[in-house]
Amino acid sequence: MRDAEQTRKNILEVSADEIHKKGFTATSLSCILTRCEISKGALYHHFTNKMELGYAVFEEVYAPSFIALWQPAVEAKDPIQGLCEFFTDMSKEMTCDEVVCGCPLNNLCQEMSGVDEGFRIRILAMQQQLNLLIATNLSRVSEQLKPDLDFSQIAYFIVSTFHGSSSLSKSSLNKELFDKVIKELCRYMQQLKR
Amino acid sequence: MRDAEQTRKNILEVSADEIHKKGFTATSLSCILTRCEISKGALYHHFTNKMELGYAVFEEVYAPSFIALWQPAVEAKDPIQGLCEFFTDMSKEMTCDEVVCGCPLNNLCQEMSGVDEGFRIRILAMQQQLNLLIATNLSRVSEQLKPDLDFSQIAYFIVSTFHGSSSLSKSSLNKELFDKVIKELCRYMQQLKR
DNA sequence: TTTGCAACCGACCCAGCGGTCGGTTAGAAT
DNA sequence: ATTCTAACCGACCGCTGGGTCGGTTGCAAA
Repeated sequence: MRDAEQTRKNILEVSADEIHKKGFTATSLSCILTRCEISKGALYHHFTNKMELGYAVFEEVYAPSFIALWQPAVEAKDPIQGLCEFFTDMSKEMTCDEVVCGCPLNNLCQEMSGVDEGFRIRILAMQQQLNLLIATNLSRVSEQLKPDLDFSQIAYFIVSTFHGSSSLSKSSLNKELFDKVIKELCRYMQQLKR
Repeated sequence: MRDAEQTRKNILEVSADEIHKKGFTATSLSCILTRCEISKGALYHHFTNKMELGYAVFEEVYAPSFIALWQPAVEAKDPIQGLCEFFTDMSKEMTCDEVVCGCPLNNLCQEMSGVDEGFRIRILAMQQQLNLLIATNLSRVSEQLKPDLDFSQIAYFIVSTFHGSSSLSKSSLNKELFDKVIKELCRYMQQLKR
């Protein structure tokens, strides 16, 4: 039986995986077709072109899982503790390959922000949403933190460091550097408390 | 008059610029040829293939300027002050385009580390060299810093944050976020002092 | 003046890419 | 049983990429 919805979903998931591993440009449609065991006609029945496929992957795969990943950590009773555990769990449980692969959002940001406006806008919106999420939850417990902190600035700082660390790991092919930076990041975050 | 050395140098510089702006894969030889006003034969007379051209750009353009950029900052009497001024000067003097363009080394790391071993090794060596440079200069003034600090860890942290911040800026097309993260980075570094 | 070679030229090749389109098929509706 | 259409097929197209190669040219040494 033919199930259009299932076909579409499968294309999205395979594409998400390929784009995560190879980047958007380096991901070829033929590779996706092979893995999905469908024809080019099927793909173009569901998506108008490669760009639109990329946008759909972003909106329907990356964005939801991105929020689902950060939200619980930052909405914990103690967001700083939540983030520390979030990061350290990550460096414990992730395989080397996963670390080296990096965050899909950050990868796309690096590759596509300067090339395609559609990607840029979506990525920007996602970053702003994440920043707001972290900043508001920090201000939620501001009485436990040192005075005169700029929560938005701190939120951007945390995310920058996190993304920078996975970038760093790509050349060393192991988690060591990632772990080191995460450790220092946790030390930094704990220092925010009064 | 034909000047082989000049031709080669010109190719390297134009390539370095193109690769910095578009990335290695997206940089086409034909574009380089047009800008250099030479033929494909000339290019392949000086470089065996695109990869080798990329390696040459890395070793003869990026690496030297990279060291020349960081070394003075970190070898100042007070390396923490030196780095703070280095970063703040950067966010002051750089144009939006330059910020958005990012660090050539970090860009290549993101794009090529997982794809080509030759690039990976060169980038890794560069990162280790930079880390050593920062760490040894921090330990040089360790008596002015808080006790029990891991200088290598801190050095990786600083570089991660810096690279992460320029990555962040790519989607917003302005320096605002870059400035914010740099401000917080300086605040963090000053806190290292006793 | 001749010779020799590094420096350079550019037409050509092939592989792979994203994208098109006329045709086929499954299965629900009538 | 027939009809209709969403779902899917795959041969084909144009284009651009990196790379090749036989030929040309400038210049310096002999």
